[in-house]
Amino acid sequence: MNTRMERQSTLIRQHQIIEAARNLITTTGMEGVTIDAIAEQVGLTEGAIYRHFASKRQIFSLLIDDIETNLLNTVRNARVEGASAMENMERILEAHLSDVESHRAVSFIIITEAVSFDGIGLSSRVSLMLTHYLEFLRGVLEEGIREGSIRPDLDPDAAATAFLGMVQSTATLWALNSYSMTLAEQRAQMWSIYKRGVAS
Amino acid sequence: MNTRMERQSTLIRQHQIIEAARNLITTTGMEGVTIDAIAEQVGLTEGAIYRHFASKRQIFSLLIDDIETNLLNTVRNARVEGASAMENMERILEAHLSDVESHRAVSFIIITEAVSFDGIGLSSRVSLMLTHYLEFLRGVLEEGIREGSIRPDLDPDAAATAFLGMVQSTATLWALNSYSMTLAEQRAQMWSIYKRGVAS
DNA sequence: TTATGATGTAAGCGAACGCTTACTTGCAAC
DNA sequence: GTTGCAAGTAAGCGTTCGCTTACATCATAA
Repeated sequence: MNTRMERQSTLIRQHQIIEAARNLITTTGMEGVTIDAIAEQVGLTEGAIYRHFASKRQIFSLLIDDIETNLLNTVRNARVEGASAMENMERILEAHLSDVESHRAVSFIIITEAVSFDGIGLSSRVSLMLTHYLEFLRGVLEEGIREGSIRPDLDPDAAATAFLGMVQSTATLWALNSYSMTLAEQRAQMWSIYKRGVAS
Repeated sequence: MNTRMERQSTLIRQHQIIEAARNLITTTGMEGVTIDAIAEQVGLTEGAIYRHFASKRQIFSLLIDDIETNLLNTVRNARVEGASAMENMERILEAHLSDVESHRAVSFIIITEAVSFDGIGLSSRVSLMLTHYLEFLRGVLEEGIREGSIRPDLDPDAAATAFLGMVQSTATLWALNSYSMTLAEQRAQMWSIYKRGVAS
């Protein structure tokens, strides 16, 4: 990548490496994420990668940390104090789908499913990330029930899962369509369904 | 598997092989589906597998055919002539989730792995399966619009995608929870949300 | 200046995997 | 009963991949 070879600290390299992994996931799929491919994208050799990470699994682990932080920040920032819970849910949907569309959360969806079945212990880590995400959604929904904008007989658990499902299926179809369509209109239509489903 | 070795026809072996593949996906994840593992489960050696399939990809191809046939049959049978579209949608949700529960979500693992792993033509094949499924849902929803039980301003595309998402997220969380919970109650809560979302 | 630790390379090890090859065994038609 | 083909095995080929090793080089602090 750089014409001139420059030595960098582990901190910087670690960041470059997980960024390369994230990029590779969206461009070539999970299959294409090899140490060699990562090294090439960063502009190093395989061996150098192991100066900064002990294993491939550790790379994914840090990537998931990064994805979780990014995702939770995104949706938390979308929630504003003064707004109603319903307004907040709509903002969250928009923020999350924008995140998906900007390719930053594509790895969220992909890792959520792909990594969770790949044998090693990453599945519990991914499960934890989803738990945090669903907990956050539940908090917003419960606030809506208290303030009256959401129907009191709603099951917040199911509503949070359904919300996740909307994002998930949209992202899945979008990925299978080679990221060609725009998610904005789909989002509006989705929201009109979800809104009626949970509003009081 | 069998104590005595018996020669079997290709037709029978093909069926045993995709059954072994399906089984391996649920127990070990996509990563664990190797020709060797399949052969062992059928009670053969690796070489024998290639008497009945030309490639691993062909095995998955036939498995997806089987999954699609099974899924479409399931949801089509859930739709009854006399019932309203809303009743039919509820039946379809129940049928699909029962299918997920009995097959331990194999189809969705395939879908998400196709998105992320692929390599070769698997992704377009899976995309086609989803298209057929969504087309079917759209048909039911449009019938509901015509008969008046579903609101006329509903976007059938978005509604079908949202429906898929409900099943998808439920299956994902269920798999991450090691298939421990029962999907019946979750289904009822989900339906009450979706029903309000699409009903007129 | 020098020595020391962190960063880098080149080469290759060992295991796994998809698939092939050379050969054997059983079944069934003539 | 022989012949011919389908179904099976054992062995291994070629590649890929995660990771290690032996060695080089730069940065900096004593």
